[in-house]
Amino acid sequence: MAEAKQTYDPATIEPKWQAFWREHDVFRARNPGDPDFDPRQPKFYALDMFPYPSAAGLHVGHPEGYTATDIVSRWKRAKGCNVLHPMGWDAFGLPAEQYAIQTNTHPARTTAANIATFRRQLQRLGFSYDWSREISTADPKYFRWTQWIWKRLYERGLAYESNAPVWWCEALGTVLANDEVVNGRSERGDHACERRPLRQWLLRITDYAERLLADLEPLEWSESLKTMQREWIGKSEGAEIDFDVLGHAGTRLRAFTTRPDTLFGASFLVLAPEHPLVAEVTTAARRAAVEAYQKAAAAKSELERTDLAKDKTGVWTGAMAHNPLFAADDPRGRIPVWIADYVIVTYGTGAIMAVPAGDERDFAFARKFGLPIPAIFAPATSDAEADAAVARGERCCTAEAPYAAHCRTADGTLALAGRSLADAKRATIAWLEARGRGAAKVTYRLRDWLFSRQRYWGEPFPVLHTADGVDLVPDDQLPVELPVMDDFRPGGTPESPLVRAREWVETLDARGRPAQREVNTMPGAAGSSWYFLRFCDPHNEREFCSRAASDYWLPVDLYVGGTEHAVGHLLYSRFWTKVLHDDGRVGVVEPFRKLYNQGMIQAFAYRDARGAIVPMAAVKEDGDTAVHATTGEPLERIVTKMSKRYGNVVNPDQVVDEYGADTLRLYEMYMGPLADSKPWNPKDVPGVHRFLQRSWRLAVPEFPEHGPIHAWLRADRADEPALERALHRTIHKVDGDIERLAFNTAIAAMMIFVNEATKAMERLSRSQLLRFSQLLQPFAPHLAEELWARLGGEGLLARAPWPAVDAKLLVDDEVELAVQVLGKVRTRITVPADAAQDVVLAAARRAAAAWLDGKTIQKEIVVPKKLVNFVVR
RNA sequence: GCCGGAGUGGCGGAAUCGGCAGACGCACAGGUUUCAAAAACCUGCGCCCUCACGGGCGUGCGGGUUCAAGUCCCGCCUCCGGCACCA
Repeated sequence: MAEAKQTYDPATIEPKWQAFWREHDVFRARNPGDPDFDPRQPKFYALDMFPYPSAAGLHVGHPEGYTATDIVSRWKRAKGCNVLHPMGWDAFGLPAEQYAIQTNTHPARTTAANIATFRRQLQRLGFSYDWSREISTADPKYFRWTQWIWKRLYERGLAYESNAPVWWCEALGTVLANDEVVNGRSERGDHACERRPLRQWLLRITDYAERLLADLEPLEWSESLKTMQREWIGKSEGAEIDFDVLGHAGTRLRAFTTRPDTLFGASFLVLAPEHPLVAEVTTAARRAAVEAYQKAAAAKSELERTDLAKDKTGVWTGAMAHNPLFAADDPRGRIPVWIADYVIVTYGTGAIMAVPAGDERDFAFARKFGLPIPAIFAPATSDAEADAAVARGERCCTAEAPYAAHCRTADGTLALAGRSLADAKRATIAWLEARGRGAAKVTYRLRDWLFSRQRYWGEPFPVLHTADGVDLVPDDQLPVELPVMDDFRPGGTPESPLVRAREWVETLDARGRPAQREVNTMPGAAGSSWYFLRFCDPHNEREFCSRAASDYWLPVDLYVGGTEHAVGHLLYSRFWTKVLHDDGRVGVVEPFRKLYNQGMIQAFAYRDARGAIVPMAAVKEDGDTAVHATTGEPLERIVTKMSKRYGNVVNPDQVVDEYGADTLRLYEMYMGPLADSKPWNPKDVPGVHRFLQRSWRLAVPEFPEHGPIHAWLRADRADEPALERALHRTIHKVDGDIERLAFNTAIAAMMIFVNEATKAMERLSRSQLLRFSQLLQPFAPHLAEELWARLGGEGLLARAPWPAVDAKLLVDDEVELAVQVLGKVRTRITVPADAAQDVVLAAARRAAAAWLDGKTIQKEIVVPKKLVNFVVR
């Protein structure tokens, strides 16, 4: 044994090609105006949801979407596109700050270290990112423009200050985010928390609700995602109706309803406990009860008020109101005014007209408190018993139903009997409008975006507070950088730790007068709401992104990421894009043309008889079964998410160390459809690795003395026809599969080709292997590049065009058909591909004679190139 | 409760427009090679009956449409995701 074998060794070839690509600037995207820009090329913008660089490093979930976009990017380049495929860091945020508090290190330092780890890990995977466009949201050169965009929002009247409630935890001395509070107690330490109003910045995203809804329609997003956004925006059409409060001349309560047609059945009003008119209308006798109820409601979170509190609660204010449909002296028109926490102050007008006969919630409330349930429907369905109950006011009816005869005003100007639901709504609104008692109204569930945090590690607002009010920092003085602090712990008040940076806070305005800097910082979603724009023009020091660059690159052609951003990030980015469009700074109104959600990569875990998950360290696996390592108890295998606690987290670095980046990429794509959640199975990884080894061996001899490639590949030879057909079929299949993001089946097709080629290895030509390398390149770029180089391919494979398909080679001369009798496959025939129908039938009859014997053929069905079916009796 | 998505061999999955269910990979079994092992290569592999030939059953469950259903329709069950007193 003299020399080492030339086996497939990713540890050697992967770093080699990564360095080569970097040194030759292979993946640099050209902007219009750049020296090598080619205007004839179509553009393609492939974007990943950029990661938050956590201390834990890259997770195998990250490279799933990243590999998908990388495959598409490399394929689009091969197809002649100018591809923008960038990567960056969503670097501001709470975890870095928490970590900083625990370890007493500055978040800027930990963030920089985490970014370095993420970058190193990503670069090991051979992604074709244009690293010259790398950005970080925490970089002053970046957040300068986040602040600048915020100023445009402010100037357009879309940013405002308001007192909004925040979670304050006395014991921890800090403000907490919604997801840090569970049932009114802090997640950390389980301390009591309360809602406190605090001055906050908000963005008027509600002004864009209708456009955010309407512009969703043409986007290539999954229906489920569009539905989630639609429901989040929550458009409802209805009416606002004014009710006079008896004994309070001039005070009217305005209620929003989607069912103005049920106004005849309104038997009480309900205000949210926080409604501003509660104090005014409450009578002296009821004041104590009302205030006690308000206090109790304030202590509850919104979750408790909705999810947990199914049982209706409420108190009467002592006030009476008047239903405008009835005459002043009609007792039916006198209705009590209650407060109850099932009415939410931030939705609609914070007040409802309660119609127990037509609304389940109002019905339950009326039943509980003995309030009247005036019947308004006379239904006639197949369920006579239910109909009678509705007519008696003993049952609630939310479906469309005929109106009772008494649904009419005394003067007959409004009568609903005989009208459809839509018609009755229209008629009621028209009647109210004519009398100045109400109007049609559209309401959205979407609320304004709470756009400030009482935290250190975020973008400072470019805002000064002076004696005259809010003053903006001039554009030429941006960015407003964070002060250097060595203690950013919460300070025992709900305010941001920035208040302690006295020298930073106390400053002068443009005219030299004393001013205080805004101490709130922007939320994590600020920087991520426009990063796709900065990628188009990342080094521009005069603009956030030149109009020429965004006009060229936008919209993003393919955006891949997890569903967790279905409403937040995607809605905010759409909003900012529209605002920048309205400001004339961006051409498009929608940033992401096609969006695809990858599934979650899960892992196996083992559960004992009690259902508790046993950490992997205590599990002994043996083939198909597993037992507890110490007790020997048999365990059940389940699929769940990866978690440190279960010890089932897969580290991509380890996979790369053992098998190489190409194997990791390939396995992640081979596991199953991109959109599905699927478990990581370590036993399956060697399968795709073997495929890469087999591909390698098609070109490279085992022993170096036989040269860098097999002898038969060095001579120019004609392509073997069967292999040539197989190759063309594979190219065609892989091409179509990448287009529809079906990477798992594309890989299967390449495996089939390699299996066939292995069996006829010495008949394979150099040209065929070169073209196979081109196919493999998007998936396993390092191996493919190495094969290409060894085979003497021209230039770099990363820049080579996609191989051509000859349509003539996709069709076979002969085809095999299934022959069915009564739908069951009985036998098969082989016929020329272009055989006439009667020839096929004759052959099929002959082949199926045994099953047709003694039967009468009633029908013969021929599906060309598929099957023949005889229907017999 | 409402709205999505899914359910296919021992496992991950394939079947793109109603046309041969189980491609491809894993696991498993047998074989070749080897002093041996690993690796590699070859063969088999849905379930049941059968020495075999062959046959029956089979895509969560129950019905239906069709020459033909994993795919379409109706009614259920289970799992996953989202929303949840939004008037």
